[in-house]
Amino acid sequence: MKLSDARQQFISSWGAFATHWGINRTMAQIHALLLVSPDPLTQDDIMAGLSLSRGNVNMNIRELVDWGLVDRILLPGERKDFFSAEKDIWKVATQIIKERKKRELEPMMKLLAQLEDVEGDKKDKDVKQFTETISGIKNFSKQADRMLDIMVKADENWFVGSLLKFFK
Amino acid sequence: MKLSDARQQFISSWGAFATHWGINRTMAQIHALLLVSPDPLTQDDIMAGLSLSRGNVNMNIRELVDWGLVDRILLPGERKDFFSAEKDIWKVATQIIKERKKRELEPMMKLLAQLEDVEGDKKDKDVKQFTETISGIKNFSKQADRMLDIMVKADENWFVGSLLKFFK
DNA sequence: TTATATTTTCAATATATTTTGAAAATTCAA
DNA sequence: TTGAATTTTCAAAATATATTGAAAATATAA
Repeated sequence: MKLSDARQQFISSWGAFATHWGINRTMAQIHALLLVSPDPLTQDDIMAGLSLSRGNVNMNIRELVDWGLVDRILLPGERKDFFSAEKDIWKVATQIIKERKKRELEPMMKLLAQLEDVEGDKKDKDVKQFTETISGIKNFSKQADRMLDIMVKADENWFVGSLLKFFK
Repeated sequence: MKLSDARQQFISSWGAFATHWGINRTMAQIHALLLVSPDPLTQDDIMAGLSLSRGNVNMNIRELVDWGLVDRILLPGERKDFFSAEKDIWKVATQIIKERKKRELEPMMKLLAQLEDVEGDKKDKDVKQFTETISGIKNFSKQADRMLDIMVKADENWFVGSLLKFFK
């Protein structure tokens, strides 16, 4: 397969894949382009490479920088900003875990804690089912949260080595 | 907090939360409603409970059944179909993992395998970066895939007990 | 059968999200 | 300063997704 076709297919599939994860197609495509680009790119490079408008590239690049997946690079003597993606996939994954924990899991856990005690007869089956469901989700989230914390702190070799040996 | 308010808030937050995970709001709200309902509900119950049209409820209920998160129940002597959600959150989680692995992770891994060898000079930096990126993602996915397999096979107590003790 | 209840489908509509592109703001060299 | 290069913003347009509701299909009781 030709490099240009393979790159094209990777970028487009990565974009489609991302939509299943609540990430917009364009943001994922820009990320994919930067992942396969050995050198940093400018906004214009990205616009040309993916046929997108300036505004669109600008907004999605900012989002990627906010997520900590892309760095803005100022090259000496260059007027334009350059952008470069973190290439180490383990680091990419842990960064995404960190952010999603902070943005989604933690707020959800706060809400669950608030919903845990409702007024009313503990023997009423509606009350009972509600509190059981909430506490079930709360406990599960707590475990998941802890596990993710540990994964984020660990390094890749530890994960690949110890954890998977343990699992076998 | 009153039960009715707490239920309302849970349903609405669960719906909002789900949109970050590529799941539509309505499907998640129906799921939430069924999770807190001790008895099975009919389509009409769900329509009334969430103020949704018949068609909408019908489509999203089918989707939930396809995902294996909700069962269609035929009560003897009842004309209407009833629906009930799996209440065990561990089972819900493993079911979601199974389905997403099958629907998303596995197809992506197939694609990555195809993209792994591209024509061209292995010393060309574009070729090099592309193959390194693809193989990095491929290896990471393989590890994740294995870990998820093991989690799905394991039961909850194992997860909560051994795994987390190991992590500490 | 036939009539009625129930479920499913799907074109039309409504809503939400993404994208554009030009104007405004900012940066920076001269 | 000034002016050209670059980045950012954001209202309007385009696109994508979700929702409705009524008609068609299906199931069930009489």
